[in-house]
Amino acid sequence: MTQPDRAHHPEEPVSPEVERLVTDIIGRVADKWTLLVLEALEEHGELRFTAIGREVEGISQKMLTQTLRQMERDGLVIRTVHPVIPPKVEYRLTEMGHSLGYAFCGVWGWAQTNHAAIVAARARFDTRKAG
Amino acid sequence: MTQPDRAHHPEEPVSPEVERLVTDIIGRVADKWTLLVLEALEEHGELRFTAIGREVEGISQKMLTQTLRQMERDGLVIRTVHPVIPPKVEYRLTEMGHSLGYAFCGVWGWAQTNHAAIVAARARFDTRKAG
DNA sequence: CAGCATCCTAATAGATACTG
DNA sequence: CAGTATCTATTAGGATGCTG
Repeated sequence: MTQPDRAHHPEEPVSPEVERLVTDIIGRVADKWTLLVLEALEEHGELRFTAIGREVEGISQKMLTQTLRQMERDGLVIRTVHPVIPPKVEYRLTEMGHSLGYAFCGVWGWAQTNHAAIVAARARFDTRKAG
Repeated sequence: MTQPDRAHHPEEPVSPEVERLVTDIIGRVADKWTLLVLEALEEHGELRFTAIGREVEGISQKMLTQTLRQMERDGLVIRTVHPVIPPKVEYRLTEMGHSLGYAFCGVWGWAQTNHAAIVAARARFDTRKAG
């Protein structure tokens, strides 16, 4: 593992436009539903529309469609339509989709190890404000 | 039945509640402005309110306040008020804040190496839909 | 300087109904 | 089954004005 004592930017400095693009991409991709869909596809390999909906608890069909469409547009998933009746559409991650899941390991691990501390910090903050 | 062969979850399986909490935390923390503020503080160490606003180009004062307040509540930043006139308030990352920046290295790197591919994928998707 | 309060608009998300 | 379309409720966010 690299230990950059500074900078979570291991690479060289980038132009402001790229910087903004990169930040926007992260903001888009770090969306709650995208994360959960990514996780489901990472775990099961290939899933149909309804199956993803079952895996991602609480997602509305609208958000599922929207999320999948966005991920497809960004090149994170492949959408395969089987021309049968009833329709069968399967989704799987692209290489880039998989690499995103891998890249998120760090953040996922961070949230898992720190969620209790965060909840505690929130409680402290709230009582400090209230009391 | 679930065996994450490549798992972006290095840790053991967690309860659904924790899973949801963790996902919510990521969604919160991966917010565009939070990321940029994190970056600014990571780079400069300690900054005043207005200085952060200058670093984070395009942020409104309302969103800056809101973002900093949220980060403070979550235990990511320390807010130090110097009782002088005019007021001087300084912000710096906590240990947990720093570790978040470090955890994001992977995602940041992913976005930097893949942003061109994403833009290309979007273009392909859009022309496929239009043409 | 570092904010809070207020108003207002635009983007989002959910629920529901319908279709090839 | 895998969506689309539509309506509504909530939220996010910007602009502006004021204050210790």
